[in-house]
Amino acid sequence: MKLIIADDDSFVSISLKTILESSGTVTVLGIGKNGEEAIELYETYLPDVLLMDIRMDTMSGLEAAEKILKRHPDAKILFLTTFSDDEYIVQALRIGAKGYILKQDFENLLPALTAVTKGQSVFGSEIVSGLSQLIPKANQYDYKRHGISDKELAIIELIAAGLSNKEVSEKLFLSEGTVRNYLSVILEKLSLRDRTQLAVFYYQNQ
Amino acid sequence: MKLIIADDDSFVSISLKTILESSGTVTVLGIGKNGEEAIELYETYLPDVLLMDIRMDTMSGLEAAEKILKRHPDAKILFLTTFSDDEYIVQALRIGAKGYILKQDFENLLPALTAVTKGQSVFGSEIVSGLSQLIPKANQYDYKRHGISDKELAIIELIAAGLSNKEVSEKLFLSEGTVRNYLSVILEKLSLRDRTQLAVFYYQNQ
DNA sequence: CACTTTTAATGACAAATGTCATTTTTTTGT
DNA sequence: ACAAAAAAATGACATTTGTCATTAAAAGTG
Repeated sequence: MKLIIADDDSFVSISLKTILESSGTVTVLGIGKNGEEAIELYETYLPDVLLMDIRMDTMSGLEAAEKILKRHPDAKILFLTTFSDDEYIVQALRIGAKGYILKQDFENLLPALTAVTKGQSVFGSEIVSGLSQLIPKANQYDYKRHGISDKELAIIELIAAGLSNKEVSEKLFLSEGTVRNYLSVILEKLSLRDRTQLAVFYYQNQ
Repeated sequence: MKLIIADDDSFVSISLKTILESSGTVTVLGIGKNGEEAIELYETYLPDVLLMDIRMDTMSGLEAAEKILKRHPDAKILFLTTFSDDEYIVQALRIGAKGYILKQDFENLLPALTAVTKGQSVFGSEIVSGLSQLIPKANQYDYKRHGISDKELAIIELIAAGLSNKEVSEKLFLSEGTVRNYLSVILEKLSLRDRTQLAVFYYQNQ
């Protein structure tokens, strides 16, 4: 398995090289200290996997990964990071990175690398649990099952579009007072306090 | 590495057992045909990894996984599935599964299993690319580029969480009047009419 | 038909909201 | 230290909002 390592801390790179090569199945073809070097090394050696730090001087790992994947969409890039940073994880996923592993986990790096060469994606467990929280609940709130009528739902949708009571009443051919009464009942049913909380609820459960 | 396999298609289970055991590093301790059997086998053998189909008769893999993880929070459960199904992936992640791999990838299963025993999570690449699309883009709207200050943004976020002016003022150690003034300016800047429209704007541009 | 339920409307009220002009306080630059 | 600028507060005001008790009309049910 041929590797390139890129990390601005050369102690990390060297340690990784030593550990990984001691297994006998890995060859580290090159070591870079920033994004530019990573790109250059990748182009030169076309390794099986590029092991790269996210944060580096001059050019970040993310930028480098983006550029490499543009020219080599099948590139297998595995990010190494000191602690899990939500922002970066998501960006890394979007770009098309094959993994995101904490540096502390270096003892477990080898199986991860193997899995990546086989076309799979590997993440530290802590990272995945954080990730799942970022995904909005796919299960839409079932208003009908919670005693919300069709008319009430219509009002909810208009309020969640930002309309005032007056505007809702005009849209639905009701009096403003009636709309207020409806809203009052809706808020009671959903245990909310005001129309803004209703809008928030609507979008958070969408 | 000790395994339990659970799949309602026994042809699949047997094939997997054969393939995996031929490597010499894996022992399949038991084969189940549904969720109940998977739970029972897990409790009996406490395997390193439970390899399980998502869809099974009587009790689904998800249900079984949830029950097992309740009693064994460190259980390593890897889901096998025929096609990537967004709903299930997210649920599986939330529950705490360690992976989600397509059955077609059976040749690549072994490194995945190894990585999982080392405490990592493994996903088929197709699955991850689908997953990243489920995550909403963080702050698509760049408030700062539209003349919204840090303090204003803080207020926007609290209002978008459903807080009243009073509550916002307490959170930010400002007077209620000041919060009102800030809000008034924010609404002007974003051409909105009231706090509800602000919340709507916030979520629609998230 | 008489009845109940549902749906819609009123009016009264307190509270929250949004706007504005103005003042006070704090921060900043020189 | 001083003036200018920015941040925070005040007070007054009209409007909107949410709650509640009550009434009126319509629709459904026996």
